[in-house]
Amino acid sequence: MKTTKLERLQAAGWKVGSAADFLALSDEEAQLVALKLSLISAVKKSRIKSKLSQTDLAQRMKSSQSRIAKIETGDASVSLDLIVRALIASGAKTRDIQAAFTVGV
Amino acid sequence: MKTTKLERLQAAGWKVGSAADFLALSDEEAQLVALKLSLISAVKKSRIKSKLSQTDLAQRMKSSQSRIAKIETGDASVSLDLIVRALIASGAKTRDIQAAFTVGV
DNA sequence: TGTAAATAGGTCATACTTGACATATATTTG
DNA sequence: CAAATATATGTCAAGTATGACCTATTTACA
Repeated sequence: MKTTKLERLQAAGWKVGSAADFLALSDEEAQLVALKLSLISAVKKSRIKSKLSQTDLAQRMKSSQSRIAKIETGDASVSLDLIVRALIASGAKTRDIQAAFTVGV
Repeated sequence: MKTTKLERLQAAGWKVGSAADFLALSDEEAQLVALKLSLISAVKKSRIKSKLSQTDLAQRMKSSQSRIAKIETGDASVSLDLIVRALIASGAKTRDIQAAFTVGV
């Protein structure tokens, strides 16, 4: 049996995929990023509208001020779960949430 | 200084909050759960519509069949991130995603 | 019915996300 | 300007989600 370059790369820990795979993945990844950005913006809008400081919102949802700041600045460590929880806790109406999910129609 | 019952409970590791806090939190939690359920249902619909098996979808998004099954059965270990990634990878259109986010209007 | 394909569910090491905390940097307000 | 008040950034131990793997169960269908 011959050992291909692919196998050697994989053995070395490289993630290997076809160009199509890569393009498809990056496209889906881009969609997710766009969604997150939209939600992040909605969180800030909703929080301000509700006249809440980051500390206030943090208390409401039993989180911390620093985490709210990280949400709003798009920190990589923040999950979609947390973003949506913040959006809900900030008092966003269903309509606002739905609107936030409408990205680049 | 006197040690109150509250302080003793907290010292013992109890999560303590007002009834209002509890109700507000559980309400927000309920909204999040409803949202997840709606998205889960959308994932399955979209996957079937695209004629993909759980294994197919898993490959598309570099996940595993078991995790797709866990998504669709509402396993507690599944994050909103993963659900939305599955929804996107299954080929759901923006309109479908938006619709899934419209819960109990 | 048999059997192959699809889905469900358990376990685990690894990787990621979390609140908390400390502290830096705006931003507002007196 | 100063001094609150609000927001941003870095770090970390503890908690949580992940893909991989394996096996059970269900479903499709000849």
